Amino acid sequence: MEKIVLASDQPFDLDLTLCCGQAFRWEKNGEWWYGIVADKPFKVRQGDSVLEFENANPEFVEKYFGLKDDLPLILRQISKDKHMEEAVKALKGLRILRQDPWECLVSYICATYKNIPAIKRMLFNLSKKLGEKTTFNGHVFYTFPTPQSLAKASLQELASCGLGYRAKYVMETAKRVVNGEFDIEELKVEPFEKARKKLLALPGVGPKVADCVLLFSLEKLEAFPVDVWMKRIITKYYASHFDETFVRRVSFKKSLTKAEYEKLSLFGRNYFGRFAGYAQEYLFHFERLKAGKALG
DNA sequence: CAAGTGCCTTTATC
DNA sequence: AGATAAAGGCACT
Repeated sequence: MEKIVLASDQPFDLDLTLCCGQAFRWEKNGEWWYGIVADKPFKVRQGDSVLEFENANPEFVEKYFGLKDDLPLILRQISKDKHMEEAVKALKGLRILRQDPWECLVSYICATYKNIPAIKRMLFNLSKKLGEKTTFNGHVFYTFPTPQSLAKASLQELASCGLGYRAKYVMETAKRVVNGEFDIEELKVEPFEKARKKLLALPGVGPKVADCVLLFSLEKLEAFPVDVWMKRIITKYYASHFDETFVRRVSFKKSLTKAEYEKLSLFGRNYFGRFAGYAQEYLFHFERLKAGKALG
């Protein structure tokens, strides 16, 4: 077992970070969280100012849980108003993970128009069917399917995991990776807009999915995903930043046009600054907690 | 408990 | 450009 001593001036809350709906394949068993990242299963628990883990090296753990982010600085920068201050106060220690980009991309293609329990189920099914089985600590894990294994699968197999019409998007995206048309890793070193554009060219990837992938796996902390919750949050707490007709139109409709999406997302980036993604995650989870939707 | 609504949206079509 | 419909099927009420 190894451990990282958590600096007293750098808050971290493992439970919040893994429960807030950014990653879908973590399971808590007792005080240990079990997960598998980049084909390697490991477990983590948080003690008093210490993070303990087994089967992972400290550098990886530090990176994956965003412990290198200067959270006090970030929280100071995004605390632009009373509501945000409240969210920050309630959720201090929540950090943005650095997920595996491929898993993150497929996860969010699958996540469209689904709720979180259903997303978890789909990704579990997909991994069980097309990933590789490993065991650790008496627990069974499945690696996330590679682009090759997803490209080779049949649409029928993907659909049987519960993907529905998303199966063809996942399939086509996997094929573009396999044939070299698309390389997600290289997006890490590209600027936000350029990386975003390349993601948007993929089937099943709209602005919301692209922003999630940029934020949760590609180190673009300025990305500001806008889902139905964020749409409600912005029109509820930040209405004064838009004209009335826009707010009325947007809150009335269930889905957003591309232009409306960009307007809301751009507001987030401009208003909260270069760590807008953190603001988004705090607002999102805070609202869901208040609605009683994020307890499990 | 059943049936209706909603879901961390995208795409196709007009 | 903007509106509208359709798309698995599960989860929640």
